[in-house]
Formats: sequence, C-alpha cells, structure tokens
Amino acid sequence: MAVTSGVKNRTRQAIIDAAIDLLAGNPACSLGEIAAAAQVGRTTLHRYFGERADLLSAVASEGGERLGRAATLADLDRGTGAEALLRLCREYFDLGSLLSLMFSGQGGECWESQDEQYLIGVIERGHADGSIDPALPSDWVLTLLWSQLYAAWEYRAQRQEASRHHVLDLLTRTLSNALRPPQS
Amino acid sequence: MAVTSGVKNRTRQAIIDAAIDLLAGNPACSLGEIAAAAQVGRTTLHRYFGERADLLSAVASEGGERLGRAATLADLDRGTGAEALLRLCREYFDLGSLLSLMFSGQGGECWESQDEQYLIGVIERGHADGSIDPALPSDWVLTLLWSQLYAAWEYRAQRQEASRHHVLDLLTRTLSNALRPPQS
DNA sequence: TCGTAGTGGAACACAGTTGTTCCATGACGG
DNA sequence: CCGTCATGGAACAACTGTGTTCCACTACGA
Repeated sequence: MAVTSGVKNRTRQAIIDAAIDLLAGNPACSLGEIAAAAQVGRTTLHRYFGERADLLSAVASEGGERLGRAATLADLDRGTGAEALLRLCREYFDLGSLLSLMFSGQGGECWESQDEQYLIGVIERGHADGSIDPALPSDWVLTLLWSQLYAAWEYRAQRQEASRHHVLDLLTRTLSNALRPPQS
Repeated sequence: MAVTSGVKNRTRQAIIDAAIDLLAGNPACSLGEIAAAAQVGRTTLHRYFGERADLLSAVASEGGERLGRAATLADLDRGTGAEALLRLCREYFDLGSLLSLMFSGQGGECWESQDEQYLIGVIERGHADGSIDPALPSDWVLTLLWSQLYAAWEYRAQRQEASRHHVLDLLTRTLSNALRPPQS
C-alpha cells in the first residue's frame, strides 16, 4: 500500500495544490513561497520532495491525472466532434489555475502524446462529420482550444463580476463559431 | 540631441532586441544570458542599463512604440470594426516574440490605458456596424484577440513547415468567425 | 506514561544572479 | 601618433534560493 499515514497524504496534497496555484502565476516562484502558501514549513516541503524537480514532476503528474479525469467526464466519444470538444472545454475550464500551468507549457510532460493523439482523433471526427471546418488543421484547433481556455480563465480572474457561467458561455460561443464550417 | 554616438544607439538596440527575444521565452532569464545573446559583455549591458528594472522598462517602452506603430499601420479608422481588428491582427502578428512578452502580462506597462481604450472604441464600432456580435463584451473580444495572436505565434514557432502566410490565414479565419454575429 | 510520527525553526554551506570597480584593449578621428 | 570612446574581462561583495542537518515541540496510540 502507498497509503502511508493519511496525514502525510493530506500534507502532500496541500503542497501540490499550493504549488499549482503559485506556479501558475509565476513559474519561477520559490519553494519558500510555496511552503508558506501550503501553510507548511520549508523543512516539511523538502521532506516530501527532495528537490525542486521532484515537486515539479509531482505537479505534472497531478496535472495529468486531473486532465485525464476531465476528459473522462467529457465523454468524448459521444455526439459530433465539435460537441465533444465543447464538452471537454467545459470540463477543462473548471481546472482553474492548472490551465495557466498547462498553457504556459511549463507542465510539458503532463499529458503524454497518447492524450494529445486522442484529442486529435476527436477533432478529425469533427472534420469528417462536418461539425468542424476541414480547412482548420487538427493541431491548430488544439492550439486554439487551449488559448481560448486560457483567455477565458484570465478573463474570469480579472473580472469578479463575470460569473463562471457567463464566461463559459462566451467561451462556448466564440469557440464554436471559430470552428464552424463556412456554409453551415 | 539624444543621438549620442550612433554606435551607442546600435549597442543599446541590440541589447533591447536580445532582451525581448529571451524574456519572451523565459521572463526570469539572467542578464548574463541577455548580454551573451546581444553579443555584448555583461559590463556593457550594465553601462547602458544600471539595473535590471531599467532594462525592463526600456523593453516595455520599446514594446509600446512597436505596438503603436503597428496600430498606425493598421489604419484602424477605416472600414468596419471587424475589418480594422483583422488588419490590426496582421500587423501585430509580425511583432513576433514581442507578442509572447505582451501576452504574458510581464510587459504590463507597455501600452497605457489610452491605447486599450482606443481598441475598445474600435470594437464598439464593430458592435454598432454589425460586424462584431454585440453579445460579446468589448474586453472579452480584446482578450480573445490577444490569446489567438499568441496561439498563432506559438503555432508558427513550433511548426517550421507552416508559412507565415498560412498561419495568418488560419488566424484570420478563426478570429473573424468567432466575432461574426449569429445570422450573418 | 512512554515512544513514535509528523512537524517547524534555526543554522549552515553552496550556487547563481546582481551590481560595482578597476584595468586593458581595439577603433577612430584629429 | 595620440587621446577618447566604447568595450570586455576579472574580481569582488551582497543577496537570494536551495538543500541539508540538527534539535525541539505536539499529538496520539499502546
């Protein structure tokens, strides 16, 4: 069992959560800041993650899991390619500051090429079923998805009056418009 | 006259250019790296910019000028709001790695609120003349513009086979689609 | 009550960045 | 040929972040 003590798991998770939040805003932030944000001594942080790289890879691993769970929830095999992509968008949107981390590319090793390939497949399904403009290459659509997700997250972060639902609505509208084939 | 020597101007510009390129990729990059990229000794760099903050503000100032020039070239008062925005996009796209810098928000003080307000005005013109979906708030359109510009730049940087013209075409297509009003 | 697990703080050495000073060198014009 | 201008390198002190060690404290179960 990797359960160890339960307390240790909670501490470990608190550190990882704090790291995701702070690294999203400043990829160069210090371990001391992360420890403080996690309400944990720097000594304790080092007890869990020997060196910075260990923490970063744990963050990447956690990020990969969350992305995977979101993709599962989105039920990507259902409906048209565009519908699946918009559902994925809604799930990803709730990942919050993890989005910034992914988009910054700092979390490079988060999702292996398998996940990316899977999304490419969904987009190609959209090309085939006519829900996504075939003139848009799959990898461009993927880039677009990420950039608009990040934009929506930033937009929400800067404007408190904008509710989650409202921003998600804007995101959905602009993204589905962007992907729509010409004479639909 | 602020001309000083001509040689000094070239050196100064080389440092700023190198700084823009490197800071775009890594906002925490060291002055030593920037000096090396500018093919200049670290001593010389410090002679031009007393401390890091001085270089950063010079970069911000340079960025502001380039943005302003691009906006002028785009001739924003001509045509519909959407057309003006797309022209601006084409001009901004050629700013290259400066885009990453702007979008990272590191270059916060680059363009004062006057420039931002001017763009907001262009977008509202688009709302009025029916070329931009009035359901999309102006600041959301602005966020969208920046994120898609950044996405296009990254897309181009990672794929050498994608020509400038091709990427610009994808950008134009998706952005104009995203902004298009419903029953156009 | 005692032992252990989990933790936090203080202190340290080490590495990298920053900003400074001083000196040597090459270019260029008078 | 000489002076100056712009530069590069070496060396330095100060600071910050990192990784480690050691010790003290608290909670909790046997």
